[in-house]
Amino acid sequence: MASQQKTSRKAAGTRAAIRRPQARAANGRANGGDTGDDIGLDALVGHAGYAVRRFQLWIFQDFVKTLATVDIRPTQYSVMTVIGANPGLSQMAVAKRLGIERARLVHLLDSLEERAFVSRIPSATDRRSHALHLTGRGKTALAQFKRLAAEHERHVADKIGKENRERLLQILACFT
Amino acid sequence: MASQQKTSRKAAGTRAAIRRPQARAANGRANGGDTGDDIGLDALVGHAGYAVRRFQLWIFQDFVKTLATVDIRPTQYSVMTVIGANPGLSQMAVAKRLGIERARLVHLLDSLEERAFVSRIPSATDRRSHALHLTGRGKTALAQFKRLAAEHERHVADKIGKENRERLLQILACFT
DNA sequence: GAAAGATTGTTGTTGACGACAACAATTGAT
DNA sequence: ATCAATTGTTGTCGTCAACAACAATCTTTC
Repeated sequence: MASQQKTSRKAAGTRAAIRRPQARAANGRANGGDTGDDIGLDALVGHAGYAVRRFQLWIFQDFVKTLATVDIRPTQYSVMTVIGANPGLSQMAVAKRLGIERARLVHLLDSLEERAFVSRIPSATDRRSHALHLTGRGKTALAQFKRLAAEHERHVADKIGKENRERLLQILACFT
Repeated sequence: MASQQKTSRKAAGTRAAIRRPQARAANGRANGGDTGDDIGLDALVGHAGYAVRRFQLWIFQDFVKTLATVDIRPTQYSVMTVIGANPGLSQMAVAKRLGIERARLVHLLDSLEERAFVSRIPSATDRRSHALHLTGRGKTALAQFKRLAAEHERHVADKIGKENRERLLQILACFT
């Protein structure tokens, strides 16, 4: 598997002096490759997926940073929010609503239950399923999380603009 | 670590019939937890991160599906696009431009080099770095990838609307 | 009412991905 | 000449999506 490539650095006995033809970007600007910035992307701009990926990365990092003091990640926050708004929901229902695998939700609930934010109560009507509830501690914690999340949301507004954020939410409303 | 919870299913000798108080959603609608759909999210709507996450998931899945015949993932496509538009770039420059770790780029380039799409040419000016180029095969392949990516982009436009897509790209232009 | 099929929670594996730490080779600065 | 910084590489760790299997349980069907 490309071993001759991977070990090229260490097995580089004779390093041929291949001329680099002073690569000129397709957008017409020269790029020495040193700064790493101001490099043309060409076809990459205009791809929604690329912009969304970069934005999602930024927004998640800010969320994690803003909620670092309470050690809550975006997925955990979404789970607690849905349970808080719809107590008694089953794990399947939460997973389907949030678009996460039920296998993944198991671990998420494990960690939230360890911290006594959520409790799995056996359902009376269906002995397979659990009715998910927030504990008292979970409710007060979620209230604080929401305040911090609102602060994070202000960071987003500061980054892309208040009205652009509103527009974004409106455009992507069909995915929530 | 919550072992009493994890093994509750199997070690459930006596299952207490705990009453589920017919959970009523905060939005006022009852939710049996069976459908899993039409569940209130409350505070979750209005969170940009959540909408963006769901959208990013959808868009990546469609990208992978649309480019399944050529077995190219979004990150691979972005790497080839940048190299194609800026031949001779170093790995550091590409990594910095795309916002991916240089450690990660190593594996990406390994796979692309195995398939003879990209070649690492030793730089003449800096014997530490590699000048990245598309091979002939890589160039023709990228042309096909771009056609498929354009088809994927049409899927996006069909999903959120042509003008909304334009607006989205404009809003998130600061992240590209 | 019993058998067959579907559902729910769980465990496990796989792979992509971001983050971080170390390292050798090399370059640049002092 | 010496020390710090850079580049590619290797490795580990944790998150996450996707998938497959399984036991317990519910639902359907005969």
